[in-house]
Amino acid sequence: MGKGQAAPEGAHAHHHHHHEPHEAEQLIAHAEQVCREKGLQFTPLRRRVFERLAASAGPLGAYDLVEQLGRERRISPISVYRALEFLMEAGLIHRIALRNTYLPCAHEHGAGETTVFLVCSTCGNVDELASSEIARDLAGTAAQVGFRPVSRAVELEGECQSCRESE
Amino acid sequence: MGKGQAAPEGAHAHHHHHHEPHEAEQLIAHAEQVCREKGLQFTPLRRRVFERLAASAGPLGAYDLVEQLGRERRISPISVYRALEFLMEAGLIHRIALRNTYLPCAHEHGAGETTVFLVCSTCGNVDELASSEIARDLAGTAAQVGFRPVSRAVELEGECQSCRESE
DNA sequence: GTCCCTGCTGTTATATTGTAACCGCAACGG
DNA sequence: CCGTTGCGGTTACAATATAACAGCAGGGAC
Repeated sequence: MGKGQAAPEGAHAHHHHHHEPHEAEQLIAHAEQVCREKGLQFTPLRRRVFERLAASAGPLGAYDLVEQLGRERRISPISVYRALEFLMEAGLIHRIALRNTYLPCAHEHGAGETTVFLVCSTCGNVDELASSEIARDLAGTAAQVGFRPVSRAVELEGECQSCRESE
Repeated sequence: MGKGQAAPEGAHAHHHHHHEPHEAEQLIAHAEQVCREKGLQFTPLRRRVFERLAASAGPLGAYDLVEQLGRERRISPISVYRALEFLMEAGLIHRIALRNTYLPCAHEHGAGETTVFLVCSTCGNVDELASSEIARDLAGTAAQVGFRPVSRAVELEGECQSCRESE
C-alpha cells in the first residue's frame, strides 16, 4: 500500500519531520546510547529498521519497512515485526494505533507526561506532543474506577496547520 | 480468534457490562430512536450487528460478528464492516483501535467531552468514561500547533479493578 | 575444550483484519 | 414506466500480524 508520506516536500514548518540527514543521525546516536545504557542489543537488523524510520518524513507501516529493507536482501515480515517490538519496548519508537504505523520517538518521555499524537488525515504526518495535564487527568479518570493503566494511546485525527493553510 | 470475552461470568461490579437482556434492550431501543430522529435506516442487518454487540459482555471483533451472525445464514465480512461503519457514523458504537474491536456506545456524548476507553488486558472488558477536562486539554494541545482534530482515540490499556482484586 | 543455554534471526506457512468491484433489488419520485 | 439512490449479496483480494521450528553465535560452567 505505501503509507510513507503522501506529503509534498517543501511546506514544512515543524520540528518533527525526521527526514533531514542530520536529525536522523541524532536519532540513531540517541538510540545507540539508550541501548548501551540499558544493556540492549542494537543489532544490525534493528538498526536498519530504526534508520529507515528515522529517515522517513512520516510514519511507516511494517510492510513499508519490509519493502524498503528488502531492496538489498529479502527480509520477512516477522523479522520486521520483531525489530519493531524490540524498539517499542526500548522506548525508541511509537506505534500509531489509528494507522498501524510506526515512527521514531521524538521526545524524552518524562514519567508524568502523556504523549499525544496528532495524525493529519491529509498529509499523513504525525506530530508528537507531551502533556502533563493530560497525564494527570487520565490518571484521575482511571483512578475513578480503580483502573491501573499500563500503556496509553492518545491519538487525534484531523488536519494539521500546513494542510489547513493550503486548503 | 475470538475476542469475545475471555472473562469469567460472575464477578461483575460495573455498569458497563452490556449483557443483561434488559440493558441490551435499552441500547437497541435507543439506537432505534436515534436512527428515527436522524432519518437513518436501522435495517435488519444493522440491527442484528448492533444486537450482537449490545448482548456481548465485551467488545467484539468484526470476524466475531461474522461468525455469530453466520450461524443462521452466511454473512460476508464486507457486510459486517459496512454495518459497523454505519453504526459508527451514527454514533451508536465505538471502535477500540488498540484491539480492532467494537462495542456499543454507553453514553450520550456531550460536545465538550472526550470519551476515554479503559481496556483491561486481563479480562478484555472495556470501560467507557467521559471527561471534559481531557477534552479541554486535548483541544489546547492541538491548538498549540494549529491542529484541527476531527476524531479522537483515547485508550488506556491496563488492569481493571475486579481483575486486580482477584490478582 | 565441550556442553549447554540464551538471544537473535531466518524460513515457511498461516492467521487475522479490512477492501475493491460488481451485481441485483426494492423504494421512491418524476 | 424509468432513472436514481441506498442497501446488501457475491467473489475475489489486499494488508496486517503471528506461529512454529531451525540454525547459529556468544558466553559461562565444568
